[in-house]
Amino acid sequence: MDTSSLCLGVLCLGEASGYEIKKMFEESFSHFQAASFGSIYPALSSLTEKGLVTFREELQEKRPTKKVFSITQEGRTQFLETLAGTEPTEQYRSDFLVLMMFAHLQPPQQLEKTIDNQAANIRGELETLQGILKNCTELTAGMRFTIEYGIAANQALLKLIESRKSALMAAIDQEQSALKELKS
Amino acid sequence: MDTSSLCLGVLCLGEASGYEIKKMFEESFSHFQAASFGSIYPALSSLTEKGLVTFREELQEKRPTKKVFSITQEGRTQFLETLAGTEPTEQYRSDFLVLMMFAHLQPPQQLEKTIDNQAANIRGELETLQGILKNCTELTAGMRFTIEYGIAANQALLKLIESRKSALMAAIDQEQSALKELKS
DNA sequence: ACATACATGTAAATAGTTACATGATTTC
DNA sequence: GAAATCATGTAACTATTTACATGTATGT
Repeated sequence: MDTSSLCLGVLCLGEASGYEIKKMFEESFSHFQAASFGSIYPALSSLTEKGLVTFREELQEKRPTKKVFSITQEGRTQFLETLAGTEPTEQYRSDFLVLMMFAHLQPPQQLEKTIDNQAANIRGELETLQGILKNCTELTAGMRFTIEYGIAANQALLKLIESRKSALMAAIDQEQSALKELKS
Repeated sequence: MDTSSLCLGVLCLGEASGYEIKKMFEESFSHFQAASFGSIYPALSSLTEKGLVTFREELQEKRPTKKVFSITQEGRTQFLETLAGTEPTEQYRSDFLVLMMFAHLQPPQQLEKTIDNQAANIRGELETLQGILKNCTELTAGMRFTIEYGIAANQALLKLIESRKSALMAAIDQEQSALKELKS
């Protein structure tokens, strides 16, 4: 889904500035969607032109003026249509798995570092998600589901890494020594 | 990781044409990397210019001439450096989870369809991955790991969907009727 | 008849990210 | 003194996908 629609979605939950939308992306969407200022600000401009959102300017002392955006009725309608018309595609891109795919070409220590690092990252993500579940009380059922989805996947992956790591390392060692013997 | 490096990686496993590289992407990488002809062919041209791969032309009866690419020593060295220098970033983009995030804005039947569809897709992916594990005997340990990784994640997600679906649907129904009462 | 597999390649269009520009305030 | 937070915005760059162009053979 493109940044424009995602902004519309966030504004369905309440008014917000571009900066705040970015923060919400990071807090609530970051494990399955991303957007940067470079795409959010232009999106909000074009949504304003189309009449799907409006904004008021909020003057602040010692801070730049804030543009607080609200979704219009047309914007709401449009977003519901987008939801109805979106086929739920999924894409997963992992350089970690590329590294594992070519494990047999790498020094074992390097590989072990990569694996341990991946496990640490997953643990971190898991803690973040569990923290959200604990601390945020007013989540809708749908939002809670997206968090649980992330937790389920990460728990399974962490378990897999922990249970398979030593066997994988041993197998790689074998493959590499077999390769060396072949050469000599 | 970019298409060029990925092509280099595939060619580390043996010589291949652009068409065959695409097929290998689909068969072995598709659950964590993607590439189309529009990026593979230009990548192979530029790799050839840089001397990282070479090709011979294989004339075929009743088929266009095939360019069979092989990796050079420099190509191999370069790919090992790429592997060493790649930080294993991961990105997951899911429109399914966006749809779940805004579940409270959608008609329950529409939502249920989305969920059932997602479950079916996961089951399909799971079967594909398990098929690879069964049928492909000569996988390296690293390759087997990437498949097991996909299986672990998908099994966990399917289990989650199956166990949480009815509760989610019920909660959404409640949220929506609460909203309607508020309006009236 | 139509889709799929085989086979290579280009060009336009897409959709972003990264880095820059600007600048006060607060926290480490 | 450096980094992070707040706040908006632009422009160049990157890397891709999609669609097109071309053509045979085989399967449905």
